Amino acid sequence: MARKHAADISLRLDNQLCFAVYSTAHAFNRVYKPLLDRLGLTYPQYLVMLVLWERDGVPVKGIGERLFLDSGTLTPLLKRLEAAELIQRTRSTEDERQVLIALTPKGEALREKARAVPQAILAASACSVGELVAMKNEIVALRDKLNGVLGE
Amino acid sequence: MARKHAADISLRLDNQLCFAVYSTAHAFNRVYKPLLDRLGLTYPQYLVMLVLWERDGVPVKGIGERLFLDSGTLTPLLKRLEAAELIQRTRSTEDERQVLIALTPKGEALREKARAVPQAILAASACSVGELVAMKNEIVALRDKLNGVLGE
DNA sequence: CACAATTAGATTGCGCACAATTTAATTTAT
DNA sequence: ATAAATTAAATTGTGCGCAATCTAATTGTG
Repeated sequence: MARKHAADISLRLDNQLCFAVYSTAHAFNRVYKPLLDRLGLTYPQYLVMLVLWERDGVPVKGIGERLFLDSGTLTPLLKRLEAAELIQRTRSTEDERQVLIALTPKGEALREKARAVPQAILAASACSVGELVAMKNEIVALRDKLNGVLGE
Repeated sequence: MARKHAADISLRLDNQLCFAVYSTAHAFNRVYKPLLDRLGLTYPQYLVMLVLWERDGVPVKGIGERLFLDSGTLTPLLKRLEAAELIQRTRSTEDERQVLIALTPKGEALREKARAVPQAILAASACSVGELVAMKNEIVALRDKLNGVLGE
């Protein structure tokens, strides 16, 4: 009886943190959507652009390591960004296995428009910068612990 | 110059919290995967089962409100759970627009197997229960603020 | 040098997630 | 009581996210 009840609480508690993260990710996505629509980007596409705005000419693998995504996700996404003329995909001559991703002028220019996004998100979060940074650090620490478990 | 630099920091900062949440959700998913494979469930299916284990005979809408999901996501997911004989979908006689979701004996029984999941997750998180609860509360508060913005 | 192992990316298939639309049932306002 | 508005699910189409598999290039080893 007590055992069963305890197990139920445990099932719920477990649910809470992961579900909290999962549902917050979706909530974020919904807030981002109208902002990113103006840029013609999805959220994962926006992430790729952020990586490229920081450093250009990166191989697919490099982007994947930053974003925790593999080629199964990135290849079609990058093809869409290429079709939108925001990036260019070129085989590396140095190592022909690699495909290097470079920004086009259009992709570079989009950065200016993107500057409006963070401000809107900050406002929507209704938190101070300090709070957001603190929360970010906690969540990243949790993420790294979880990813650590996966590497055994 | 200073303006451009500040904007870059801002772009990065924005990236951080949302990306932290986004990437942590995926990290969680990867940790859950082998555990849920044993139950024959995906993570969203597991969430639906958690809702049903708490309360049975709920309409699709009710599940959607708990999980922030709509019928576009739930209808096919529930059909898969029905095909797996974990749930039963029946039109409500009271209100024929609604489809009520009830656990089958098999779905009810799966709850016992599911009890192993939370413990494994707790261990993988390498955090104390207190830390997890605190983080959960912060994240839920953020989620609710974000969702609040969406309702204007 | 040759051959096995590794690596980068592409491809296929499945299951979300969500916008937009459709259908049918119920509620409300007239 | 009937028409209009609302509501619940289902459906369609697009884009991730990831496992599994495949191809081609590179690296490591004997």
